[in-house]
Amino acid sequence: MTAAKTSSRPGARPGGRGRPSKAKGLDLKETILDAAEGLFARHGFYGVTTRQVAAEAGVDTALIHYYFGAKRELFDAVFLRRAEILNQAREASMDAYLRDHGGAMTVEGVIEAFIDPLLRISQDGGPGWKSYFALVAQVNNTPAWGGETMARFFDPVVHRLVETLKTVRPEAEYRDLYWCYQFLTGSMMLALSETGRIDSLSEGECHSSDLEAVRARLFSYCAAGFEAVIAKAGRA
Amino acid sequence: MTAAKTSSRPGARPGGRGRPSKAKGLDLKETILDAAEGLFARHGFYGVTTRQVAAEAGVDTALIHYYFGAKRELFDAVFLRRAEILNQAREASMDAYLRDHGGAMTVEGVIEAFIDPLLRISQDGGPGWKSYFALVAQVNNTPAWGGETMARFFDPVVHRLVETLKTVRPEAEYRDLYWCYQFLTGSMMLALSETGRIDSLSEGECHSSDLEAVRARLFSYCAAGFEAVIAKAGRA
DNA sequence: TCCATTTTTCATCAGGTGATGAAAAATGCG
DNA sequence: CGCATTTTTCATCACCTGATGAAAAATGGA
Repeated sequence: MTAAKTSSRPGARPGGRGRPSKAKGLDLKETILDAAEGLFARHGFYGVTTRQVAAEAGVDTALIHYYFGAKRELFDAVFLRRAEILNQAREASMDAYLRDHGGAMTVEGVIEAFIDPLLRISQDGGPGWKSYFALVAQVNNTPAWGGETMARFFDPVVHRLVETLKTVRPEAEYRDLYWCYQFLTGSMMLALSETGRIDSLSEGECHSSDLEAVRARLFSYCAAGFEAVIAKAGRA
Repeated sequence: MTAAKTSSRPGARPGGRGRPSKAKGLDLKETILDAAEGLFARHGFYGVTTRQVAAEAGVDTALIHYYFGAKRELFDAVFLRRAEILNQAREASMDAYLRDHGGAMTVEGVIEAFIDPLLRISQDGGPGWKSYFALVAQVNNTPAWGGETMARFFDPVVHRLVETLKTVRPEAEYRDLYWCYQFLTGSMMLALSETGRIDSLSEGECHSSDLEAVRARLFSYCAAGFEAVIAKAGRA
């Protein structure tokens, strides 16, 4: 018989049940969120079961419902946790750009201020962020309920981007700016989600994880795209 | 009692079981594929049950397994059905461009020859194609098994695009071309999947379904992006 | 120490999942 | 018609799903 058991009931775990300190309760919540984040990012909302999340977190299934309620609420908690941080980082980045280059703004500068915080966070923010971006990319491509979710969390900062660009290029039509943003966000999300597709496609020449390579190209790529579309509309 | 019943067994349907003509068998297979395509596009592979597909197609659940086997095989059949058509259309488009403008190719021309067939098919090919593109966009963002699926079906034509662009701009590095393709495909897939996000974001100014608006902007946007990245690499 | 509070575990529910085998019905060929 | 073949239906299996309520265990303040 196992000596570590604290109870005589068969099947009782030595790890112990009971009330941990408040700090450990928070850690456990975070552990569950981390596990859920990774699994949801890989397999999507419907591709993951609460039991898988519990197993990955090393926790009883019922504990997930105790802390988060229904499965969908758990997903929202995962999504929400980092969305706030993301928005703050972006707003701060655009604040800084306006402060430092408000007198001589360029399209590329504004776009860099909009995208770079995400690249930086993905590189330096810790491992959970890679999963999170893959998750957001997936939500972004979920027709059924992805659009409203994205809009609810990210519309404000996007509107700020468009308005700032309108300031830099007053002759540009909003139509063109919105379409160009659509193109930009498709490129950006695919780059951030690091699907590994470019690795096999380029036969080892490029790597999804090489966000420095993205940084060296994406800003000028998008900026040139914006300028071309605006110029073409002005000519027509 | 219902007079239409052809059998005395309780619960037997008047619609009739039995062996239809071979033509009807094919039609039924297509009906199932159509239903599966729409549902998978909306909710993803795990978000759809075989029973839902059967109900949508107006067919018994067991019939799906009779025709397609396991659920994943049904998904592959959905994916495969139009992938072939897509690749042929793209190859033909690039053949035509090479034939007509082989002497004076431009980056924008090559890109247009690569993207335009998809836009055209989505507009004129029938309603199933919209679902299909949403499906492909979703697979493209599925880390677990999306990459290999995309590679298996679409790598050849992408390599042809890259090689053709290398011919047009011999000074360009492959690295840059692959990264730019990554950006291009992110924009293109998001536009083709018509998520409706731009509709609410632009407050009615733009519409996802307006592929003519995409056509008017995406080619020059991407071409300018490629040129900018190539030029920047050449300068560095 | 003792007890109210909080956390964790256990057992279980009602319903849904993909899948299968056998029976039934429709078909076309001879 | 009679019959082999194919398609469609039915009934069901073994298992998994999200979720819940009650019991058990750990905790901290009195």
